[in-house]
Amino acid sequence: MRVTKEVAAENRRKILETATQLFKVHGFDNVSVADLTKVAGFTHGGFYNHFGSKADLAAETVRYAFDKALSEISRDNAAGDTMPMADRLANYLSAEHRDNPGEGCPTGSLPVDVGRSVAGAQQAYADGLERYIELIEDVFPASESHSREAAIATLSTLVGAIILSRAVREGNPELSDEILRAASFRTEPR
Amino acid sequence: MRVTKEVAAENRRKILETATQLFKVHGFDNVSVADLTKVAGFTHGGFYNHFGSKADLAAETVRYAFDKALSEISRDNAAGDTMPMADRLANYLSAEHRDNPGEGCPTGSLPVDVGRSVAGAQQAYADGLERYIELIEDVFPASESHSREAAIATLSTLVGAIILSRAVREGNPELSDEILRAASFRTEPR
DNA sequence: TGTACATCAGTGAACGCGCGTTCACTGATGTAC
DNA sequence: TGTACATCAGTGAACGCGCGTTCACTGATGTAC
Repeated sequence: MRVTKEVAAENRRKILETATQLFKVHGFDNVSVADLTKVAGFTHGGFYNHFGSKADLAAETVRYAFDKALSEISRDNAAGDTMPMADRLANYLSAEHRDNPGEGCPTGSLPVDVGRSVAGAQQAYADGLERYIELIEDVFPASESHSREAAIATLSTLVGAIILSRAVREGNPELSDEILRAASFRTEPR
Repeated sequence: MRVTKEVAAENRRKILETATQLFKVHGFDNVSVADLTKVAGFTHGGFYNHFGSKADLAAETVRYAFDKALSEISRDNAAGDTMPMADRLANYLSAEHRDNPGEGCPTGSLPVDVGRSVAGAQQAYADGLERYIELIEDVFPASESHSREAAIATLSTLVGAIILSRAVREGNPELSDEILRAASFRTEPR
C-alpha cells in the first residue's frame, strides 16, 4: 500500500542507515538485499523503488556514511565543545571503536570493499577521504610545516592500525591492543 | 585418473599458489572454487581431495601467503644482498605494489577478509603479522628506543597507506600517489 | 621382476541453497475537476 | 470541500543463476604376493 512522500523518504533513509551499519561490519558481499531490508523493517521487493541495484546502494551508502560521520564532527565543533585532536585520535584508536565498526568511522571499515566495488563507490570514498584529510589538516598543530602531508600520514596510520587491530583481535588479543597503543603514540600531535 | 604422490602434492601447491594470488586481488568471497581450480588447471571436483572446505583453504592460504612472503625476504637477506630497510619501505609504498596486489604482501591485501573469515585464518594472519613485526624490529635502527612499538606503528602506516591508495586509485589517482608519498616520508628511518 | 588387485587423484554431472532481481498485486496517497 | 481516478510504495511469490559441495565413475598408481 502506498505511503506518503515523507514516509517513503524516511524509509529510504532507513535503508541507507541500515546499510551503513551492516556494510561496515560485514562488507558489501556478506549483506544481502533481503537481510538489509528485513533489518530496516521492510520486505525486499520494495527495495528497487528506492535504488536501481545493490551496487547503486553501495555507492550511495559510502557517500551517506561519510556525510554522517563528518557532519557529526562538524556538529560537535559548532556546539562549542570542540574535542581536541588528541581526544579524537584516542577515540579512533580505542578498543570500543575497534569492537564496534558498525557505529564507527567509514575510513577504516569500507576501503577494501570499496576498492573491489563499482566506480561510484570508489568516487564517494575518495571524496570522503579528501574531506577527512582537510579536517585533520585544519586542526593539526599550526607548527607542522607540511600539514597536508602530515594529515595524510596520520590518517594512514589510523586506518592501518584499526584494520590490523580488528584482523588479529581474535587470533591475538594482546597484539591487537598493542597495535592501538603503538599507533596512538605515533600519531600524538608533536 | 590417479597421479603420483609427488604430482598430487604439486597440484595441491598449485591450488594454494593460485588461491594466494586471487584472494589477495579479489578477496575470499569473490573467488569461487570453480574459478580457482580452473585457473590452477583442474576441475572443481578434485578440490575436496586436498581441502576440507573453501574456508579451510582460506586459512591455509593465509599461512601459505605469509610463509612465502617472509621466506622471500629471508632468502634475499641470506643471499648477502640485504636490501636496506629504506628500500623495502619504498618497495612496499610503490605504485607497482599498489597496482599489483596479487604479487604483493599479504599484510595489506588480506586483513579485512581475514577479519570476516574463520578462526583459522585469523590465527594465521595474527601469526604472520607477528613475524613481520619482528622482522621490521630487527632491521630497525638500533638507536630507536622502543623498537617494537616503532615497528608496529610503521607497519600500521604502511598497511593503511597501501589500502587507502588502492581504494582511491580510480576515484582520485593524484590523491592515491600523494598517500604513498606521505607515508614514505613518515616511515623513513630517522 | 612380474602379476593381480586395491587405492585414490582427478573428472564432470548433479544437488540444494541463497542470491539479486522481477513482477502481478494491493490499497492508501496524490491529483484533477 | 467532495468525488473519481491515476499513481506508486510496499508485498511476497517467482525467476534464473552461480555458489559450495557431493558423488558415481575412470584409470593410473601403489602394493601384496
